[in-house]
Amino acid sequence: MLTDRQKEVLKIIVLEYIKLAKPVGSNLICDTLKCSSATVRSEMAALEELGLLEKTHTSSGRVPSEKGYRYYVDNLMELKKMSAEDMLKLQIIFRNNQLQFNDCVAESLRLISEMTNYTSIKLGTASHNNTLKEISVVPLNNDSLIVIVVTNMGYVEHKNITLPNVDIEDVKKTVNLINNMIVGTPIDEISQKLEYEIKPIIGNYVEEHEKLYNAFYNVFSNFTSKNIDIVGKKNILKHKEFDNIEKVSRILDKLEDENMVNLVDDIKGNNNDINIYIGKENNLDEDVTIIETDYKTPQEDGKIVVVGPKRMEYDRVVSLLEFIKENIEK
Amino acid sequence: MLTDRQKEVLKIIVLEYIKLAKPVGSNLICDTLKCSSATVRSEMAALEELGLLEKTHTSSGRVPSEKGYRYYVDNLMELKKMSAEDMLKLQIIFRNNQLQFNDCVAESLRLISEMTNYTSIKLGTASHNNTLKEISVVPLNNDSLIVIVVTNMGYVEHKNITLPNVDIEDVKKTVNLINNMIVGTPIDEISQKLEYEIKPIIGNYVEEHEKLYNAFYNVFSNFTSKNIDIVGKKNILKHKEFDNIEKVSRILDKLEDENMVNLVDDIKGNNNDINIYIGKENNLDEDVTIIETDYKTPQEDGKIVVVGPKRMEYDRVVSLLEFIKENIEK
DNA sequence: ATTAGCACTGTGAAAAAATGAGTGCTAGGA
DNA sequence: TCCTAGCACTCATTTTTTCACAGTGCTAAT
Repeated sequence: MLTDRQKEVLKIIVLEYIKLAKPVGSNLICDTLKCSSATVRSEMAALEELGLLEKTHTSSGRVPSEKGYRYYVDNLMELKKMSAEDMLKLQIIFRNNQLQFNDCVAESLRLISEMTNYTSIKLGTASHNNTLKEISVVPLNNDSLIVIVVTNMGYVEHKNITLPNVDIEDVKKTVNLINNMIVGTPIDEISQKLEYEIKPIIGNYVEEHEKLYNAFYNVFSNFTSKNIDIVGKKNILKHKEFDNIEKVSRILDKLEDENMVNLVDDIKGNNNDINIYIGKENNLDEDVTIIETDYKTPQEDGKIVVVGPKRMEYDRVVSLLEFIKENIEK
Repeated sequence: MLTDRQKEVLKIIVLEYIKLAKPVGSNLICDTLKCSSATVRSEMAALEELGLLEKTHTSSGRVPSEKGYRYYVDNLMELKKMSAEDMLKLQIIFRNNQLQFNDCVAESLRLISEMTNYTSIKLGTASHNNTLKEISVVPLNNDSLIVIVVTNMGYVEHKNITLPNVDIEDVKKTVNLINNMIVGTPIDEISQKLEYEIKPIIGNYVEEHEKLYNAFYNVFSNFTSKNIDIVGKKNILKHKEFDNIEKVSRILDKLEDENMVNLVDDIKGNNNDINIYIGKENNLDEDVTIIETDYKTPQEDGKIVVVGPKRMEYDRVVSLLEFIKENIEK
C-alpha cells in the first residue's frame, strides 16, 4: 500500500514523463510537493523498490515502469473532461445526419488520430442481427456473372463468378431457391443452411447442380462481414520510442498482416468497459499501449482501438473513446 | 557529346552507386577500365564539368547527379532480361485463371514491391467501355434502400440512400425507367443522359419525382470508377536516403491524400511507353524516381506506377513493368 | 594521351576531456 | 522519527582532439 505522498510522486512522474519523455528528477517534483528533493528521492527509492519506477542508469531520474503505468491507470488517473475543442469536433461528426454509420466511425477515427497522433482502428463484424435480405445475379456474358448479396442491415457484397456452360435458366432457378428458402437467415448460419437444406434438394430443380451449388456456397462462405479500418498508421513514426526502423516495420506488419486477430489476449473478456493493455500486456509490441472498447450496434459489433506508445495520454484517450462509444451506440 | 570512355565511366558510377549507395572512387573503376586511376579521375572531372556527376565534398568520390541519371536512362541503360526467378513468379500469377483481372494486378503489385523494395501503385479508371448494365434496388426498411449499379464489365457499386415517405412503387417505376432508357450508356455519360432524357419525363410516371431524381442522380454522379491500389508504402523506410522522418511523412501524406492526381506533370503524354521521372522531374519528392506505364484493357484504363529512390534499379523495374503491362493487356 | 607520385582535404571513427543533471548517503535539527 | 542540507560520486551527453584513410587535383616524366 502506498502512502498518499508516494501516490502523488508516482502520478507526477507518470504525467511528466508522458509530457516530456525524459526521465524525471527529484528537483522537478519537490516544488509541487513542498518538500526537499532529498525527501522526494527517498520516496522515489521506495517506489523503485516496489517496481513502480525505473532508472535508465544509476544516476538518472526516474521513469515509470510498466507496473507503474498500470498502477497509475488503475488507481491514480483522473478522468478529465474532454477539452471543449475535442468535444466540438466530434460532435460535428455525430450530429451530421448525412453520414452513414460507417462513415461516421471512419471520421471519428480520423479525428482521434489527428488529435492525438496515435493510430486508431476499427474492427467491426457484421452482427448476428444481419440476416440475408436478398441475393441477385447479373449475367455479364456467356460464362461469367455477378452475384450480389444484401443483408437486412444494408451490407452489400458482390462477387464475380465464372460458370462456363451453365444454362442461365438454371442460375435463375438456383437464385430463386435461395431467395425462397434462406432469406432471413443470419449471415453466419448461411453456410450450414445451404449445406443442410439446399444441397439435398437442388438436384431436383437444376441440371448442373453441382457446379452451381459450389459456386454459391463459395460466395457465402467468403462473405467477409469483417470491416476493418485503420487510420494514422504513420503516426507511429512520430514518437521517439519508435525511431528504430526495424521495430516500426515489425509493428506495421503486424497491424496489416495479422488483420489484428489477436492484438490482445482477451482476458478481460467482452465487457462493456474501456480496456487498457500496457506494454507486454498486449501482443503487438512491448513498447506500445493499446486502449480499446467494444461497441454493439444493431448492424455491427466491434472494437475501437487506439495504439500508441506506453507513455500515452491515457486520460485523454479514455475520454475520447468513452465519448465515441456512447455516440456510436445510438 | 561524350566519348565512349566517358560513357563507360558514367555507367559504371551509376550502377555502382545504385548497388552500394556510396560515392564511387576512381580506383574502383580503373580495374574494369584497364587504365590508371589518374586517367579515370580526369574523365570524372570532365563529367562533373558537364553536370553529370557530383561530389559530396571536395575529396570524395563521385555520385550521379539528376542529369547523370537521366543520361544513363536515356542513353546508357541496357534492358536486361528479367531474371528467371522474377519471371517465374510473375508468370504464376498471370497463368492462374482463377484470378480476376483486379486480383491479378494487385498480386503483381505485391510482388513488385516485395522483389524490389519499392512502392507500387495502380491507378485505374473504369474505361469508357464500361456501360451501364443494370441497376437494382433493395428496400431495407421504410425509409432507406440500397441502390446497386452494375456495369457490363463487372464493376459493382452500391449506395445506401434515405428516402422518407416515398412510395416503394414509385421507386420501382424509377428503376424501370432507368433500366429501360439508359442501360448501355457509358458510365461517364450517364449523368448527362439522366439530365436530358430522364429528368424531363420522370414527372409523367412518378409522384415524388424530384426527391427520387435527385437521389438517383447522386448515386451516379458519385460512381467512383476509380480504382486505386498502393502496395509497400513502408518500403520507403528501407532506403537510406529516407532516414528523415519528416521527409517520409511528407511523401506518405502525398501518396495517401492527393490520391496521386498529379504525381507527375504528364508532359510525356499518354504514350504507350514506360516513362521515367527522376527527382525534380516528378512532383512527389526530389529524392524519388517514379517509373510508370499506362495500360488499357477493355474494362479499365490506368497506370502502373513504381516509386523508389533516385538510385533505383532502373533496368529491373523497367523490365518488370514491361512484362506486367504486356500481360495485363491480354 | 597516360600515369606514377605526392601533397592535400574532408569524413568518420575513436579517444579524451569537460559538463551537468541527478543520485545515495550521512549527520544534524525539528 | 521524519526531514533536509551537504557532499561525493556516477553516468549520459556534448565538445574537443586525434588519427587513419579514402579519395582528390596537380605535376612532371613516359
